[in-house]
Amino acid sequence: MKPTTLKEIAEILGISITTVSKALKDYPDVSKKTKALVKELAVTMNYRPNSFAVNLRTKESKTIGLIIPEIVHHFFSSVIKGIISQAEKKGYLVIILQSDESYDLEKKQMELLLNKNVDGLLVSLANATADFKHLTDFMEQGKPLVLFDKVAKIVNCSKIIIDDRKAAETATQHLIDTGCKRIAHFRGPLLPQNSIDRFLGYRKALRDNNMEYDPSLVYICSDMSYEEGGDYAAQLMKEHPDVDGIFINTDLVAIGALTTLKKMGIQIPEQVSIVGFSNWFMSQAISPSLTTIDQPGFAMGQMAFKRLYKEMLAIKAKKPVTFKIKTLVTSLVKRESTRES
Amino acid sequence: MKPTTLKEIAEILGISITTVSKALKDYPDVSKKTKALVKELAVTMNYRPNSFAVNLRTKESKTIGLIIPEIVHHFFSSVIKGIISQAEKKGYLVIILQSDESYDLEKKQMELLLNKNVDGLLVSLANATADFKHLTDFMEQGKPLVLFDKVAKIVNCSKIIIDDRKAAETATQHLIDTGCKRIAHFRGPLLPQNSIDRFLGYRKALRDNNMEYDPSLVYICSDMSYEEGGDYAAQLMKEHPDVDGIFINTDLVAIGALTTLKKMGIQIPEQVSIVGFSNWFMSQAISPSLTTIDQPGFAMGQMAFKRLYKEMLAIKAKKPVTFKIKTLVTSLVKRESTRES
DNA sequence: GAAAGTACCGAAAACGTTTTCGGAAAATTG
DNA sequence: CAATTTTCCGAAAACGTTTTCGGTACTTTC
Repeated sequence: MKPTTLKEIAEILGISITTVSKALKDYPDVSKKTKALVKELAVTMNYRPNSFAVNLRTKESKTIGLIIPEIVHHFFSSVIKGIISQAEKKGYLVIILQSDESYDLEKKQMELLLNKNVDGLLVSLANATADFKHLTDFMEQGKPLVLFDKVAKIVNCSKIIIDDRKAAETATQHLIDTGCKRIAHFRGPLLPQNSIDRFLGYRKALRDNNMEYDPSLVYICSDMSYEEGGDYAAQLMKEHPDVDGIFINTDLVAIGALTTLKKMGIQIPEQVSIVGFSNWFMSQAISPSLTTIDQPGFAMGQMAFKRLYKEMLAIKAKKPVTFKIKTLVTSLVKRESTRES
Repeated sequence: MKPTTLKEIAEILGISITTVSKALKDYPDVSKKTKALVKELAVTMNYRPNSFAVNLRTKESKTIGLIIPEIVHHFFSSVIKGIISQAEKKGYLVIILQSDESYDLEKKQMELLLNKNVDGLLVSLANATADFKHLTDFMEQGKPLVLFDKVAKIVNCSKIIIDDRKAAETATQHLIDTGCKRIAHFRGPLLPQNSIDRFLGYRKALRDNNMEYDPSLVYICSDMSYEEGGDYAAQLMKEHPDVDGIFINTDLVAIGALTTLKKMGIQIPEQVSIVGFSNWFMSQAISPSLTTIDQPGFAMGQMAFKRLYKEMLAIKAKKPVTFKIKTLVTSLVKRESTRES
């Protein structure tokens, strides 16, 4: 019941704690004989180092924090999986907290993680986050921070992102290439960089093709829900019956829109084409299946940890850390919700 | 950069470390004056207790472990969210590890968590787990373990489950009530209790309605994937064209089957009715929408932590812990993949 | 056979906190 | 004013580990 300590092993063997500790860690100044003795007794007594004491001594927790806006989400759960798989390989464990898209919560969660003495932090920003002092504060503690997916350009740290603007441009261009003449956009909230970038990509594609950019065709989603997609789709058809294509910020909203349009008897993609964003699992199972942008969540999680790990090593070795911005490639996945080109 | 310690505060104020510590924790034997002084300096110096030292002293990590078979899964991510939300309220953080349905990995992850000195453990068993020594070993360390969703009847600990058997019976009965005469079942792997129970519920419903139980109508899924659902659906139609209803172990497989059947030109629910299990988000968005059993993941996560918390408190207070088995209610969600009754 | 080197071991400090216990000073009591 | 109580503070131990620094004892070298 009580865990074994170095002291107990030392007493049984009649040697010092120091020697036991060194034997277990294969120090060169311990004889093979005592090493063997110690190691054997350690396994029979089921010795495991007290992590609290090790942490205190080494000032490391071998733990990192992860803050994401929402756990129940295909993209983010893929990211989580990527992070955990990579972290485990390097002997790190991951503590996950959720910001619920709230700035205050995000700040509070960071405080918690700081108190827990995590060795590093991975964050995807909340939609509501417009102030970044909590991020710089964290870095001032001498601990690395890596932002991913929803990042702040202004914050000086490493980032793992996709080129949202270019991806959105590709998505919109695909609508244009398949014959759409009047294209609407359901965008995300105003603050987050990626919803801004996706909007900019949409607008750029229109302009590059000499198509009129009409602000009344842009609908701003607030909670990015399935229901919201349906509501805006209905509203759009009422206000702009001439629309024949929609580029939608995220698959969940797109599927809501698609479902509602189908119920309204609108032919997809013949009357209205739809392109989503993210390529959740669901978009291939829906009917018609959804053309979308593939966003590599698992790889993003892996990259984010790898980058954090490098910076943790650098800090430990007291070397200067350089910040890197890694952009992952996305791809257009053509399916049934858009026409053949 | 260097964090403030009690010692530093003590030296500046010219008092002892003891008094500083006690002042911050509002011990009654410290004067109001010194308390105020200490607290003020603590905030201006941005003092935060070194968690490593606190852990070592109190022998608590205020952290729990969570092991699940797969993170990228609607049900499990809901559970995670429920656990984290509840844990945070009580000041606990959660470390998540994944077993990938492998027994060896599950065991290894438990070892890791044990080494990290988590205060308690929440586990949903891997499909491959047939031996439970690692679970009892963990409990012998004097730390509480709560099993949820995929549990082992034989292990003596608290469990949060649903009545899989009854739910499956309800699902099958619904197929019968809506006129199905020959009902197939796509079951999960052989080992896990819940896939056994769902199978038993299916069989019981048939027997109670004097319908023949035909083992050749039961297909065993191994990886429970979307593709597997499609493959078995095609195979089923070839081998048993007379089947007019399928009860499927989980929504993902059900949606695979449903999609394939649709492509084969089979009318759902007119020719073949389908009932799934879990009620992921997706099942309402698909067309036809999927009749399924609602499995309350978020609530299950909350309950699991609450139970674990109670046992952690009991152990801390050196009181005897009693094990409880809590069964959450499920409900049949009728949608378009089954006929009107 | 003395000097130098090597192999092995342990004392002790340190990490930062919590908590027990005793004691000094001040306030209260009769 | 002596005796008692109350108020406030601090010394010290403890949690279990890691690592530096010396110090023996033994071996090698010329």
